[in-house]
Amino acid sequence: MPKPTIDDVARLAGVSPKTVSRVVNREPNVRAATRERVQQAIAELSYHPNQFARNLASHRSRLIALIYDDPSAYEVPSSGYILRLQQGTLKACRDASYELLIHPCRYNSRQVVDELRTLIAQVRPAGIILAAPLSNMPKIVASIEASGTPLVRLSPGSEIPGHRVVATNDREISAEMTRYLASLGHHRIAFIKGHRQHKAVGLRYLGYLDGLRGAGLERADELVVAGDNSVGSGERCAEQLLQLPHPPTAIFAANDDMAAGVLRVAARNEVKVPEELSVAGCDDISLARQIHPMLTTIRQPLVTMAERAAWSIIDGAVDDGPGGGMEIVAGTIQYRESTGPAPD
Amino acid sequence: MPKPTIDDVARLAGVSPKTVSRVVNREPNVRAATRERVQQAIAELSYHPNQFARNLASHRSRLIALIYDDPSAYEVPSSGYILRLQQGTLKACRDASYELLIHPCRYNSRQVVDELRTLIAQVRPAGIILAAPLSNMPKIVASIEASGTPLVRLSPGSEIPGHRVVATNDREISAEMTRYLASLGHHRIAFIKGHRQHKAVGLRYLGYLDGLRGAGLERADELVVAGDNSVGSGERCAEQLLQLPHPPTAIFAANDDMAAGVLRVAARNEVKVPEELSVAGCDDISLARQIHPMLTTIRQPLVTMAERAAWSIIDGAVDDGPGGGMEIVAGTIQYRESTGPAPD
DNA sequence: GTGAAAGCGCTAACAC
DNA sequence: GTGTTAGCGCTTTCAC
Repeated sequence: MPKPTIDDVARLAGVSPKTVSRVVNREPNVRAATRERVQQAIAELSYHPNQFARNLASHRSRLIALIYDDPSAYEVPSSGYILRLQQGTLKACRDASYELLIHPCRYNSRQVVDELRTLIAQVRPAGIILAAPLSNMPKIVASIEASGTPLVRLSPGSEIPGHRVVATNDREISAEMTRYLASLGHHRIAFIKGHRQHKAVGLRYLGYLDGLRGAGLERADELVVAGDNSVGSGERCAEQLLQLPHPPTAIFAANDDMAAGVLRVAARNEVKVPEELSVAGCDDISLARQIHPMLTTIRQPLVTMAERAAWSIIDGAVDDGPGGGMEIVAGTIQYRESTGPAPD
Repeated sequence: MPKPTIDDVARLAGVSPKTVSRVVNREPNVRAATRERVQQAIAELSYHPNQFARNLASHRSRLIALIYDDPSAYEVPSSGYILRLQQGTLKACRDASYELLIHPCRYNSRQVVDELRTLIAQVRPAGIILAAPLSNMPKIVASIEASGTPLVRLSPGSEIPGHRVVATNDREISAEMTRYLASLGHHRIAFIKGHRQHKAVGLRYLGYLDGLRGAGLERADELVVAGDNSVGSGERCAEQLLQLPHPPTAIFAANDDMAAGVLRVAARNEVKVPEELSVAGCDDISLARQIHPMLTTIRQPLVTMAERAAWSIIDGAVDDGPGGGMEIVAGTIQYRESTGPAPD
């Protein structure tokens, strides 16, 4: 037997197809009794609206596209970030009966813009969630905006008036971490900067400087080194820092992967953590609790951020939304095993 | 200006809409000259076919749904597995200009079947890739089959005639790992079993037994313990094994997360790896190379498996495919730092 | 090889 | 509150 259509339901309930449509879409202006009858008919036929027809008629889908930097482009992908992004988006999707489409792409590839244009033309998602560092690349943002698809950007370093953004308090919380390390007696606190294109990660460096200042400490040039967010770069930076004539007693890395690299170098060189060296990270990826010692880090509320972004799209689809504004979700420090009092 | 439709292209090229459709869909029976003219018109208008209309008319979409056990249900999700699954599927999708929809769900939830039914009714994906352990749950498999959606199962423990399956040589390669450990002089090789529902992981235990036999070693009851695939369970199992009056000199875990748990316990108890204890895992998740010492493990060709599964759907969509058969992608042992000669 | 006609199953816009 | 009419932009079927 063929799948029941809206007409079958309408016939059974003794109403017009449009009324069934109203019930299915939870529109107002339907008498309770009518609604009831329609719902019964729907249940009886176990009717599921055909999304294809819905999409075609309404020019929109119930798909959210999550776009992020393609991890397969790197040797050791940073998996926690992506998974938590997905997790938050999925949570909202489940509750709103949307589905999630994922589309990683290389931020530096020549064809990103074309690729996204095609994606939008083909799928017409209800909205796009764009993760950092893609979220602060003007060309990419502009091309999505041009298509008219609702866009929410995650942790971009900079705001654009009228654009929706969900971010965290990167700078403030990084300052707090730095002050915490200082309060443990550390005077030489090193910082490993992240990916240059990732502006939000750049804010962490500013937070580090704020924290240093707040603790009455001087910034030392040789204690600030730059990685690229990968574990490998964390290792290289750590080696450089530990070979200094006057090495740091604490290293604060702009993300957990790099902090994990620091820990690996410490283990190789038999530098005890946290007795001889304190290490702190950022993000609280699951790796942070899987390594030994467990990493003190900043829990970036990525899951919540992604969830808020998805809701912003879902809600926007209903009332054509605010279209602008910035939402801040605060991060928190997770005090664990990799930090302790400075050695004498 | 409104988006160009197939009619616009047809008018510009001086052909009928149907001919344009043929060109777009790479159907035969179009003269080269006509095809050329149509393609020019398409380029000129920068025409993109509207998927919604296509879907509605053809009753199918260019979406592949990847379904796996919901990691957010666990404390410490095993991220590598999922990410590699996605990576392989995405690769095929990119090449075939399909898009990927992800839909994790809890394998033991009451509503899985309903949830999947709804997903299928709403999205009508071109096909579904079902990962282990969901791939060997009869109810779930049956409900997808009933919908008529092409299904490819990944690493199910058991075959069903006429169903498409992509698997790896779990049993053979686990036997090889066991023989390798034996060849290093280990006589007491422990095994940590995985998730009971995950049949492919169960095959690894059989491989362990094969390997023991192949090396002329006896199976000892106290050396076989059961975890649940999580890091935490690996820790619990390791503690149990190391407290044995006559502890093992090698521990082979049915997955990397549990092996990582073993490594953590060893570090805490200052048991040197690999000098005093050899540890081997399965899967080669990215964590395996991030921890210290780097884990000797079996590289499960998950990325390739997922890619093959996706192609099977994509190709099947063209010629209504074979509809059955099993494809085996072989795993390989990654020899790294966590295994070494048995202590005297 | 190519085209004409007839939907796919729903929603938008409006009438009642 | 509810129904009517007219598409949405393709593909299908079948005729030529």
